[in-house]
Amino acid sequence: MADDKKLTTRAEDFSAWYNELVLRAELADYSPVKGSMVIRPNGYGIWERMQRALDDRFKETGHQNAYFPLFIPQSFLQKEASHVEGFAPEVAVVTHGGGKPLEEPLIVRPTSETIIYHMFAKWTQSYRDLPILINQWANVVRWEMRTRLFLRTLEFLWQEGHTAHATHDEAEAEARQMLGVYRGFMEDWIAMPVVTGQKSESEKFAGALRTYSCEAMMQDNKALQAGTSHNLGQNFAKAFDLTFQAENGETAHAWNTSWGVSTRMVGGLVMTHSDDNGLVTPPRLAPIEVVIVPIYKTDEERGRVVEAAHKVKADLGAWTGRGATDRLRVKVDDRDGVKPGAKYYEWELRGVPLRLEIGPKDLEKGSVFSARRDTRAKAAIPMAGLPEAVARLLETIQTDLLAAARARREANSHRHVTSYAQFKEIMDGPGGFVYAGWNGDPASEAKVKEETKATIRCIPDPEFRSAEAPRTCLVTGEPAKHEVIWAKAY
RNA sequence: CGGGGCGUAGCGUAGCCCGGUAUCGCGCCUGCUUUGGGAGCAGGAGGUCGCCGGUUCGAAUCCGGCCGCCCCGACCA
Repeated sequence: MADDKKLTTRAEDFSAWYNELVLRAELADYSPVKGSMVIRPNGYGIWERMQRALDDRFKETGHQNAYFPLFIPQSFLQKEASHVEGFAPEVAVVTHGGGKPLEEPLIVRPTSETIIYHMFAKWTQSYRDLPILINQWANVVRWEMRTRLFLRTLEFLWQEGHTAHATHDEAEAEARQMLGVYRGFMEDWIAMPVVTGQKSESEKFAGALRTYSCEAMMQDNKALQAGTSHNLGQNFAKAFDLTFQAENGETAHAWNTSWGVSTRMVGGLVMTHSDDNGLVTPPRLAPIEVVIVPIYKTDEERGRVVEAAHKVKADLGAWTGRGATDRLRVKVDDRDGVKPGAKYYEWELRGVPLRLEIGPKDLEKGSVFSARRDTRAKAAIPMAGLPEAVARLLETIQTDLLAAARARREANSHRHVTSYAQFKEIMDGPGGFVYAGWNGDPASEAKVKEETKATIRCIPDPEFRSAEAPRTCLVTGEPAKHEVIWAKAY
């Protein structure tokens, strides 16, 4: 009886756990079209908070939002050779409109480089028109074979930044800057530590010069690529005649970058923090940070306690200690006829970071009883100074989540692996990140993928590299060109 | 597209082998009693048994075809 109320545990079946959690916490639901999903208010609320935090950072770094259309002429995709090769198989094509076949089919954007650089070309004459720093929030469509809620669906929501610069170095700095913005967001908001680094040739974006990424480790020890930033070089500028007249009077092609993160991050949030009781949301992204459950027996008690609960909510919401616009987000669950225990389970499933219980005993003592979602630690908090105490506790939860996730990642990261046999053992067993040498040859990368399903997640940035660089290639034993991170990935 | 599994009430299922118009749990509605970790009792609503066809007096059940979904592979934010 109680059993079917419980989730499949992570240990039993991680993938079933994830699916059940997403459905039961009402983050998302399957839509009638295979591979696409509805994002429900609980999930969309998290996405909205992600959007707001990121959008602020994009603005701070000088970007402006704009919107480019969903439909792109099919011919546009074909103008950049590797881009078309990379995306052609997963592009949805519109062939009819207004009841008639179209003269030229339209593609539904899988990403917007082509249309955006076409427009940039129209707007750019002089170096004085550069840089162009644009972001758009949009949906994109990629016809994937195998889909999973939030992690890979036919349609997803994201932002794509697109910039044009006069020089390679400026574009490079932009791509690196935005990678840093992503990393900061993922750590400070999602409390999801990431390794930043550069993608290998085979893993980079179709049409890019270089791709950088943020790689997170999920609780099943698989890697999740949570965000990418590309230095596109002049590839798209050449394909779309994006030129400008430089100071010296010569005409030159612009240098572009593009960078994006998507609703996939919601899946990352789930798989980073949640437990067998349900979702765990980092406070900064939680649509509801605090839920108050009134406890009572009689109608008389109910009246007093529910009133007190609403008073606490009002006090918390009125507190401006985090700034006038960043108020504590509080809900009172005053449903009658649902027992407190049932409410606890429900809000735990939904991932509310902090629960406050207020009953007659608490009123007598002038305190409230708190329960943390992440550690399930419980403690009484005096009513006096409650907003400050609650805000502090939420901050503690936020930082503890990041610390716990980082500790888990490090515990499952394997350095100084030099033997391929040992590597296979790790990949067949616990998995995780393996730091090892690589000769830089795509052939050895392909061999590992073929034999173990692990791929090179990135060539990590210097701060993530091992104190002593590996000397030999994990696969061939030849001298290593780079230290890379191997992992199975989503 | 290959391999595996599954379609019965909102969800999870029994029944199928051995044909007779459907079982149980959760959820939902009403009432009363409850309420500090998933409440109890009583009453009630809810079903084209995935779809089409065949066999049969009679099909959830047997036969044929089709569709859909999930999991595992080839592709990917």
